[in-house]
Formats: sequence, C-alpha cells, structure tokens
Amino acid sequence: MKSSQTAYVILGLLSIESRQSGYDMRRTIQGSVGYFWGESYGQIYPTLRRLTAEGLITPHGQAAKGRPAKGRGGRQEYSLTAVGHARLREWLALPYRRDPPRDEFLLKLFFGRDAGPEVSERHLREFQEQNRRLLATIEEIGRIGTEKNAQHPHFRYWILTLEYGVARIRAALEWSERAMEVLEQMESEAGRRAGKKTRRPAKRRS
Amino acid sequence: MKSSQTAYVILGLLSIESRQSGYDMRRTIQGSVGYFWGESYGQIYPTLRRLTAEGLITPHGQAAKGRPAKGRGGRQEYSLTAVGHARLREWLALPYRRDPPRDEFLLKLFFGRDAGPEVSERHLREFQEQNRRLLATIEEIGRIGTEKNAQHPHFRYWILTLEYGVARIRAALEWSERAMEVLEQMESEAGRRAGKKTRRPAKRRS
DNA sequence: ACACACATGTAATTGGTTACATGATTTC
DNA sequence: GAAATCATGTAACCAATTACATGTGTGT
Repeated sequence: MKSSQTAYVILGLLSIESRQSGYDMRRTIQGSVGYFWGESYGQIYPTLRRLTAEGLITPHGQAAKGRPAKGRGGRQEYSLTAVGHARLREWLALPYRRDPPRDEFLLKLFFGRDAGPEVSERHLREFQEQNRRLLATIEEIGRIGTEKNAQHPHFRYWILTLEYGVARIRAALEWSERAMEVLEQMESEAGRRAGKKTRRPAKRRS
Repeated sequence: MKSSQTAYVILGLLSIESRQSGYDMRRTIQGSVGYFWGESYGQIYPTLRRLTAEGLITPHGQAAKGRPAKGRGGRQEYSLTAVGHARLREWLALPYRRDPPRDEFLLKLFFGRDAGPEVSERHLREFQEQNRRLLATIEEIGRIGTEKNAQHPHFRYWILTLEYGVARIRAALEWSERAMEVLEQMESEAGRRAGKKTRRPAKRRS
C-alpha cells in the first residue's frame, strides 16, 4: 500500500525503459539521477519483490520461480504493469515531500569556531573539490544524455533537473570562494595575535 | 562510543550556551540551523540520557533522579563536561560525511513527463513558494542574529552558513524562473497539438 | 474555564546502509 | 587461472520520524 520512495524510483525507471534488472537500475540511477538520489541493493531487491507481489511490476522470462539463480545468467528483468504505471502517475501528481534537511558540512562549519579556522578551511576545501567533481560529473551526464537522448520525450525534463544541479553547484562554489577568504582572514588574525613564531591559536596541545 | 549526529548537535549547542534543556535545544535548532538541520524529541531525549551516561554532559540541579518529573517545573538542564567538549572538538576535526542525497522534488521533475507539464508546474510553483519562505526565514534569522550576537565569537561562522543558505536559495529561485518558462512553453505546445477546445493533453480521464 | 506554551518522554514503525555470502562469465 | 564485472540476495544494525501519553504553569 504505502510505498517507499524507492518503489517509485523503480516504477519511474521502468516507465522510461522496460526490461531492467535490479542491477541495471542501480547503475542507471547512478548515471542519471545520481547527484540527487541514491539507492542501495539492500533496498532495491526487497522492493522489487514487494512490487512484484503487489502486481505493479512483472518479472520477465521463467519468472523467478525456484531458487534465486545467481551469477551472470541469474539476471532477472522487470517491466511495468498497467497498474504500476497508473500508480506512478498517481504518485507524480501528489505533492512532493521535502525530506528533513541534514547537512553535516554546514553543521561542522556552524560549530566551527571551537576547532579553529584551519579545521573549517580543510572542510571547505574538501567541499570545493567535491563540488567540482560533481559539476564535472553532471556536465558529463548532460553531454552523453544530449548526444543519445535528445529525441527522447523525457529529455526536456531531464535537462531541467540537470540545470538545477549545475545552478546549485555553481552557487556553492561561488560562495565557497568568499567563505575561504573569510577563513583565511581569520587565520591571519589568529596568527598575528599569537605572535610571530606560530600562527596557531594557543589552544593546541600535542 | 560511536555517536549519532544528533549527539554532536547537542554537544555543539551546549558548547555555545550552557544550561539548556531538551526542549530548549529543539527550539534553538529550529531558530538557528533549522534550514539545514532538524531534530525531533524522539531523538533528542534518548540521546540526552545516553550522553549523560557516557559522561559527556551533566544534568543540573537535583539531577534527574527518581521519576521523570513532568510539567513546566520538570525542566532538566544540561551542560557540557570537559570530556564532552573534547569529544566535540574531535568530531569537528573529522572529515564530514556527506549523506546520500534525496530530493523528491527533483525526482518527480525527472519523471515528470509521464504526468504532463501541468503537474510539474504545480510542483515547481510550490517549490518557489517554499524557497521564498525559506529565504525570508533565513534573512530573519540573520537579522536577529546580527542584532544580538555580533560580538559573539561564533558569529562569523554563523553568517558563513547563513550566506550559503541564501546563495543556494537564490540559485534555486533563479533556476525556477527559467524552468517555469520551459514548462509553460511545453504546455502551450501540448495545447496547440490538442486543438483549440482544450489545452490539456488527451490523456486525462474523469 | 480554557487554551496555549512549556516540558518530558516512550513505542511502533520505517527507511535505509553496510557488510556479508554466493557464484557465473568475461577479459587479460 | 586470476581479476574484474555481472548479478542477486540476506542479516544486522541504526537513525530517525510519528504518534501517543502525560502533565504544569501562564495569560486571557
């Protein structure tokens, strides 16, 4: 009845392309919505079963009877049923729920003064690198997607989400430049206060 | 030993201001880091106990012996211990972990074509309103914070996080303007294809 | 008298990650 | 024949939300 978000990702993916296995889905997710959504196998496989039991998707081929059938041949593909498709559309029309925000980077920055500016600076640098990598990834996704899917009816929705990702990351990077200056400023102040020998605030012990 | 993030929020809050109760903390969180962090009572109170047991915080006053002591007088305040403070600093120095991203708004937009542009437009409009409200909130937090805390040693870290929030939201709003145009464009195309009588794509039933 | 804000907590449930286990097939 | 990749799954754990339960003091 009340399906998790994972279920809808699966339905959505199958609505775009039939005959995907759990393994496929995970890879598709990483290569398309990866920058704003993630799923683990531990979540995908059980959900696949549940959706099958509920009749929202159907397995293909000999249909999963008997043992799990491991190994490369053990591949089990699924497709959407009409019911599943209807269910997806229902869900799409429902207001999205915004999940409680949790950003540990910001949390550490917020409490950062206790650790001294060098620590925050380190986190910030990591943040920048991460965002640059992410930007590269998104742009790559966009490039590949445009090459081979420009005709696809979903295409325009896809670029919308991509563009949002790009906008968000660019904003983060711009902010991070300014933030870095602030932190460097604070460090040099701390250094001056501490005298010439060390630029560390006195606190440090071994 | 391995403490949840909630534990560190508590330690952090107490490092800034002592003698807070669980109730206080929740309100403080909402009024300061609320736009990037949330906590529920169901998480705070158990954690408070655990942290007390581990000696990272101490209860004040008659110290929590006997019954829970409900009602307005039942207020139990806590402060950081030296160990707790050390632990906070340790955690601050550790690399932040980035939690798996999950944005249902983007997910629905990504799969949006199945529901037609009107649906996505509705979500987008909600998204805009939400972000405008959030922007107002953050700016309010910033205003109040600047008025009464400009001297506070943590102040510069706080504005950094606030500014990030503002930057992120502004980017979201700018993007949303462009996105709205795209969706409207799609709608008018769909309307044209469907003839003069209705501007809805044929799909609709009921 | 009533509503509201203060104040603390528990139980049930969910949603999810991580680590593990297994094994086939391709490629080098 | 070793390593990488394809492929499926389970068990243990954990973090967190939600809904509930309880009760006091203050302001109108």
